[in-house]
Amino acid sequence: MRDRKSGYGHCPNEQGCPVEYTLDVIGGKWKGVLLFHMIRGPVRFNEFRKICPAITQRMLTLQLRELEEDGIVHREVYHQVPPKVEYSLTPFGQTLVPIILKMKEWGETYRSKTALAGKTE
Amino acid sequence: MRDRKSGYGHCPNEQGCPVEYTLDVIGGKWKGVLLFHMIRGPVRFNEFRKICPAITQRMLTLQLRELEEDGIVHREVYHQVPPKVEYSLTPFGQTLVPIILKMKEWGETYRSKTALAGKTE
DNA sequence: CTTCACAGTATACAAATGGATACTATATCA
DNA sequence: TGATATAGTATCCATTTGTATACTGTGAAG
Repeated sequence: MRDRKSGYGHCPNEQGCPVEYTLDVIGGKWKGVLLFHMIRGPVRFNEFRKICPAITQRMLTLQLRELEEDGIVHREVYHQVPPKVEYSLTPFGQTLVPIILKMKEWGETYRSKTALAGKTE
Repeated sequence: MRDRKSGYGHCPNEQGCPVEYTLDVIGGKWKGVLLFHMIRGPVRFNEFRKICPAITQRMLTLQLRELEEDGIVHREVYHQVPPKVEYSLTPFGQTLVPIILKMKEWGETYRSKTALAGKTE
């Protein structure tokens, strides 16, 4: 699984869709959110769980592993008991920060508006 | 289905995650790409199919419908034979353009690098 | 001896997504 | 009469993604 997912390779357009490529990296359901919280600095596994209770342990692990594979996050294991694992952005991951911040801005601006518009259903 | 998807409501944090909110709107597998192509102007159904052959007719319809529901795209039907339907960004959809362009920039910059690094597996 | 914290795995299952194929409508073309 | 083009639906099935729950290991606290 996770072979650069679907789209990218299929696009015969040599330019590909740069947007498609980007979404391939940060498009996972939770990745943007995880990256967002790592902007402030390293985050522990259970910290993520507190910040985003909606994400399950399994999904958290899977999404972090994918980000790690893609060189976006660094996983630092402290050999203690109880264990401690910190996730942080790699320098490569830092390059995504502008996108995440744009998303944050947009979300902040329009969340309230659509909430008022009752777009829940 | 499509009840503002998962996360957002679950987050007890009153601020919510603005990033999560944004991803809820543009996080669909193809949405970013579709939006990207609409920046240039209205796009017809089959034009999307040519630009992104990897997306199936069914998924294209579903994703466009969701974007329509969210007020991001406008669907203009021309009552002709053969039919003609054009999809374009609404003013609200236009507000997403900066995010999409950031994604485009990032994709253009880093696509080649990871391609060279052979990150396919 | 049991419980706790932490960071996970393992398993089973449900839901979303993707894919293949067939089908619809209708005016025009040959 | 039948094919063509467009923009879809409908159906079925496979794959992927997500959820829920239980379980693991370890050292310290009670």
